Amino acid sequence: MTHCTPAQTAVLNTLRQQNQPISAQALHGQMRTQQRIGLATIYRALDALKRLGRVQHRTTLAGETLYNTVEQDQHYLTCLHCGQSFPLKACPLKGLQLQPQPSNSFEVFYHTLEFFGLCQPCQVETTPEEKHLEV
Amino acid sequence: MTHCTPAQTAVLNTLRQQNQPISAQALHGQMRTQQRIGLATIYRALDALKRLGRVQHRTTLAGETLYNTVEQDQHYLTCLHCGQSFPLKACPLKGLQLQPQPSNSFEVFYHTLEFFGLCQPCQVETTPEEKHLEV
DNA sequence: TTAGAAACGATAATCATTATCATTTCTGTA
DNA sequence: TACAGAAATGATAATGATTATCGTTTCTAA
Repeated sequence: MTHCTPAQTAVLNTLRQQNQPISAQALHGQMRTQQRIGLATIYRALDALKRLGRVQHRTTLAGETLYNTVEQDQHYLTCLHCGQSFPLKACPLKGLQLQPQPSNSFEVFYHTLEFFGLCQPCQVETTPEEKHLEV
Repeated sequence: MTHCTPAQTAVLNTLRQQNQPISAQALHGQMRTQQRIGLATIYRALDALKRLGRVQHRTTLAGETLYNTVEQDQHYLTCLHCGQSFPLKACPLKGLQLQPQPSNSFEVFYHTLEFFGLCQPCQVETTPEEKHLEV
């Protein structure tokens, strides 16, 4: 049975302990208090875990890249005005029968889903004119 | 009626002409053949258009950031092994009644959806041991 | 027309990520 | 058990995408 490197295991376990997606740098900051580990190793491990389908990443509106395990997978509502993300309680796709696709032999491990729009407070702040633009 | 800046309009129109998501730099390379425009302006316009809900972006497995208009919105199957992305012909969420959410007053403009896994050729190349890991 | 604001282009600065390289650890074999 | 080659690691240099700065130009409204 193929197994992960020690660094990959450590990164995955640390990710599991988070209750929110976390950046690579924050992960490093947290892990280095427990053990001697280089930032490059974190990036290498994250990349490997991504390709293994164990870890996923997301880029926030502000451009920050955040990682979490696929088990912790959540979907979000993200407000385009204030940038806040609100996790969904359930996946709208759950139990949904997917239509046959171009490559219907594609083996799906997980998916990401994010809704963009305006949260309640920002709907109030945003005037109608700002919403519908002439281009 | 609020309107976009000339640069925003130009960026949006150039994006519309693409038949694939494109990087900021490639966009700049393409636009500067037609007009005098700085790279910083491209980034400024993309950021503004994102916040206006007109443009979305996606980070590939390889880490490249690609932009497209929301009208051109597509969903993808992405292979974790070879990194290729295959656009879906239709959105599985289409016509789906969304369950009420924590903030059910959230106003949704658009959403992104991406499936990750293995494409047919890579399923063959990838041995079973590689798929299920001991951690 | 004209002052102030907004947008712009050029480019310097920043900073997340990747590449490099010397060292350490692992693996399998004699 | 000893050892050679491979893989993994940490430190850090290099890269490159993005952002900040700033002087100039264009727009807006009085």
